[in-house]
Amino acid sequence: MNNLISIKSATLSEDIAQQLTNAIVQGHIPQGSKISEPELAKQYGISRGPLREAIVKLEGLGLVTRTANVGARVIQLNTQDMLDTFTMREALEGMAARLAATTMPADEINNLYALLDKHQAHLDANQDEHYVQQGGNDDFHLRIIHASGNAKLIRLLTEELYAVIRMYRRHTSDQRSDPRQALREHKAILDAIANHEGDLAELLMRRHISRASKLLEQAMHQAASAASR
Amino acid sequence: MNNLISIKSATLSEDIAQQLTNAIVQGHIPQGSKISEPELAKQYGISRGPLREAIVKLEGLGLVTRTANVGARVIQLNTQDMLDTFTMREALEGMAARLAATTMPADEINNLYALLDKHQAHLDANQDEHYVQQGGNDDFHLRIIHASGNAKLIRLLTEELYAVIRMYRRHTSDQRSDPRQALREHKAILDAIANHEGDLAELLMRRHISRASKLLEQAMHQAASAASR
DNA sequence: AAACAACAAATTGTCGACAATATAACTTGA
DNA sequence: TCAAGTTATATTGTCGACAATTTGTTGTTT
Repeated sequence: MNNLISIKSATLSEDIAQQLTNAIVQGHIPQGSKISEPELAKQYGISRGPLREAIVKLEGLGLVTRTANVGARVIQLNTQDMLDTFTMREALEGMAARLAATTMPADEINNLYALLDKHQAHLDANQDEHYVQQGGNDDFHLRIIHASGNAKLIRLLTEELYAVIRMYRRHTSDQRSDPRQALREHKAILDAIANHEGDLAELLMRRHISRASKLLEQAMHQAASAASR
Repeated sequence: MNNLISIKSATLSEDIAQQLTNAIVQGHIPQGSKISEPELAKQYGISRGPLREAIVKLEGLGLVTRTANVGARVIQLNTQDMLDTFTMREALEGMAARLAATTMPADEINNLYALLDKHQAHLDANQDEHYVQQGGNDDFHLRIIHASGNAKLIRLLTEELYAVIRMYRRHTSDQRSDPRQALREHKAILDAIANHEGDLAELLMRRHISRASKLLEQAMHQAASAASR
């Protein structure tokens, strides 16, 4: 049962790693569930060799935990890990914003202003709030990260951390978040970057992420208490 | 040729990953060199299966880069990557120091003061400067990281980043560094933590790492110009 | 009935062999 | 002599099978 369109890639191992990542982030493989090598190998129609390499990769991404001679399990989302992850994100994206304040070229700044204007228009028309919340939000953050010019930082944030972050956001329908407030904060951050105020950009980015983290925490607690009722 | 004492571990793959990490960090496998799977498998007396899993793990640690159908190469140290890495470290350890300022228990603070006193004594006796520089330095930093209480941060810094950091320090004999100055800075950081001044602790830790980074940069430039002469 | 021991089944870890791809060596033509 | 094309070699990617370990089951004993 090849349940996902197979993205052509150089090697089977990469393909599977990508597909497994998506499957986990989107919840097709539920959190806390065991990864059965024979079962998955049969599902994807491959042997266990490349599958195991993919699982090792996922372990590096922090999406699964492995125990010798026992196997791999999808991570179990919980509030503490979320807070820990977002604290790291705060430090790293704060630094990215600081760097971007000195390295982001003028035209890219204008592009980002245009992006925020588009978000504003979407919100004013009261259409597609969800778009601004999800894709738009990521877009803004990713482009600041890339503007940092720090290759290591870019790789860590976009390739390693963001899988888990997206997982947390997807699994907690954060209806609490106020897109208009987020947009205001984005604008303030961009202003600081445009003015080359690194200190301020870092401070604002940290606050912005910290606030998102607190909202997520509330949502998770609410979900947890609802589940236990 | 089993050239390293084999550390007993649950799985061959883990063993090999550990041994390869050491071999790379200590330069037994030179930077930029190609990783030949058949050759290494023969050297360690294992098959290519677990070896490949180990290599995938090393790729996650950023110690090797892999290209499909071509193979793995040990990373090539260069100034830009070093600066990028230390910038990340600055952000992350700065955050760790901030967190430690509110979470580190009193007795652990005392332990760290005792550690610094020991370093001071070593320096005053003019003996074993090297010890203070290498092992002692890491000790201090690692214990602050652990005191942060942030499991994700601890894992990232100690298991992923520090391999590369140690590699940079080892390959550039940083005789420039002034152990006494470093010790003063350590003391100031610890004072801030003891006083629960998170802002200050973060600021000082950042400066401390930034300074180390600049010294390393000078050492690398000097080494580079000496090599081209 | 509960706890423990012995056994059975299934899963993970490891291996050697084959297929696919890339690199090196060689040949041919201008 | 050099360039391009072709063959040969070596290395990586993948597979199926076996060994080692864990987990689940059954049976026995107190």
